[in-house]
Amino acid sequence: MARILITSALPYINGVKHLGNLVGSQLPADTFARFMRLKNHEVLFICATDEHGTPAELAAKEANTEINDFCSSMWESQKNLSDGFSLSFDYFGRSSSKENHALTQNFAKALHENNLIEEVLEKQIFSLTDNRFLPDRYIEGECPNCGYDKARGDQCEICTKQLEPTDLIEPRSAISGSKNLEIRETKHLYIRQSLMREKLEQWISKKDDWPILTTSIAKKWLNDGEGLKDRGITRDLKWGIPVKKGKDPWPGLEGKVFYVWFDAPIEYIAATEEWEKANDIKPGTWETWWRLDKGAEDVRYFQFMAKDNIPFHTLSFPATIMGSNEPWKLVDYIKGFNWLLYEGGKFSTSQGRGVFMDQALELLPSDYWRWWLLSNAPETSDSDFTWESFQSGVNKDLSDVLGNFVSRITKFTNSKFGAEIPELTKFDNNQVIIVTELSGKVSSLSDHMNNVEIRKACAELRNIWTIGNEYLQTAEPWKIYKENPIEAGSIINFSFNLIYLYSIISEPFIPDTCNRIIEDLGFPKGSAWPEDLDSFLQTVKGGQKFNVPENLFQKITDEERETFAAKFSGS
RNA sequence: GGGCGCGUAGCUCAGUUGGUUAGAGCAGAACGCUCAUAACGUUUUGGUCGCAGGUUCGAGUCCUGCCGCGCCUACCA
Repeated sequence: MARILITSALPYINGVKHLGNLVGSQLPADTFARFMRLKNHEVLFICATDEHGTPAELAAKEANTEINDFCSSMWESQKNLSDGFSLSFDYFGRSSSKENHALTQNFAKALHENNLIEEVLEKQIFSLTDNRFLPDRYIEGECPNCGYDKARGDQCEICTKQLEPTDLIEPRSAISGSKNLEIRETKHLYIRQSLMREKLEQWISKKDDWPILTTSIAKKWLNDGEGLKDRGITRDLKWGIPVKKGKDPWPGLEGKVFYVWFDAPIEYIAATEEWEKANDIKPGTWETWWRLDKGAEDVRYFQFMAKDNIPFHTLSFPATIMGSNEPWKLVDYIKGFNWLLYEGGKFSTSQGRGVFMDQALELLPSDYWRWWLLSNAPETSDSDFTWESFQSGVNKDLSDVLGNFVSRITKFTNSKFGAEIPELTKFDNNQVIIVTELSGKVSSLSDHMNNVEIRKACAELRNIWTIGNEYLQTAEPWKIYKENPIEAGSIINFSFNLIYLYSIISEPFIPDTCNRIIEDLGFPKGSAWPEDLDSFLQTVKGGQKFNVPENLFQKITDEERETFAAKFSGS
């Protein structure tokens, strides 16, 4: 038994997330967490909302609510949606928690004491109309390069030229449109990552088992241009964690807050504290997960995220941890994902293009989405959600292969023997062959999960489901029954045990369905991952009553598919 | 511009340190079964592994060049 710490990238607070966000971090993290729990490891699975920053402030303003209320209600909504998708977080926290305030301020203090914080006086654009400093991308104007009139202060979308806000012709606020802007001096804190370049590079160079995507992004940042650059970790905002040295004020930076990308990863740690308090767990337990001097030596820590988050998790957050010179736990494995596309293009919140988490659950149960998303996870490259692929994946894999297997057995049994599982009277050669075949595949499934290879795991799981149908075809209980009902019953008993096996090993992928099978068929609850199939496949005994379940999965018809496709195509 | 990744059957992809006849799912075809959501099973059609060179006894796999596609390039989070 090992101790496994798992964090999923924090979803940003400003709205409902789409399927791409889901498959890029939370969903595979959940599957991994569930698998590790089945393997009887001690698992702590943490997530939270990422609540700070300009977009949240503006979204709250848009909704005409106080930022606090806005975040609370969005947190509630995101929490409900993660429950809807059966994401098994041990705790779903908030980056605005008081625990995160304290930790973030302490990290800043430690970095400062280690001479890794620099105060930089810089010039920023201030909008008098909006009465706030504007981040570069919130300034619009004409591109000096190509003349596009909605170029942003960081980059022109049309000609892709990198810009400074001051390069723009006729700059205006993207929030109000006001041209009443001025350049003001403002002091900010920078983390001196450049000083930690060697250390980070050494650390990353040892991670040869990480996905190429993850290490190549990290190495690019380490070696690009003059190497790793220092990074501003404060902003001129109201909403956020006030800049302090621990509990003490930070002279010259009054009224400023830490940048979300400084405080968001720290929330992984803070959320663990929140978890401890919320569940009345023995004080100090959170530190056994995060402090090497307090028991975290044996923890293996996995992070899940989409590729946009990789630089922060491979460089900035490790720099914060290493730079603190305190014995915090560093990540052991970073699983990075590419993007999920929607019908060949990007998901778009503003254009309503693609399927969002709330809409998905209104259409179909979560397992349908989970299965397709996991079996098509964008691991090696971007992958594409199409309704055709979704329909085919759900109908073939879930309905025809798994659902129909359960259906044919339960219905046959019910009609011949009644709603009671018959006895296993002999373990014949057919069954021995199946056990051998399954043992290999279940252990391969397990290997794929240990390697965090989600697509391969799904493909293997599907193979395992298929074996059930192959077995029935070979054993032909419907034929045997006519001559020898007892022997047919024995075949049926074994088949029920196959369903039992499936309900356990498929749980990380389609938990709701698996729980339903266990419930309906009266299987023992709380089983661990089967290590010895020979004995495991004799777990379900004869005499057990069961309810014939309705079909586990409804097929998606062509008409439905077309309706869905039209509905979500965007404006 | 630079960096990274990808290019394998009609489609989506897997191919471990180079080693016989290149695999899976879907789609197509034939046959079988009739317990089942017309579901399932078996067999089968289909590939000069992007192109051109090179290394090697042997290259989908390694090297060089080229072509095509995608992603990233630091103030969105």
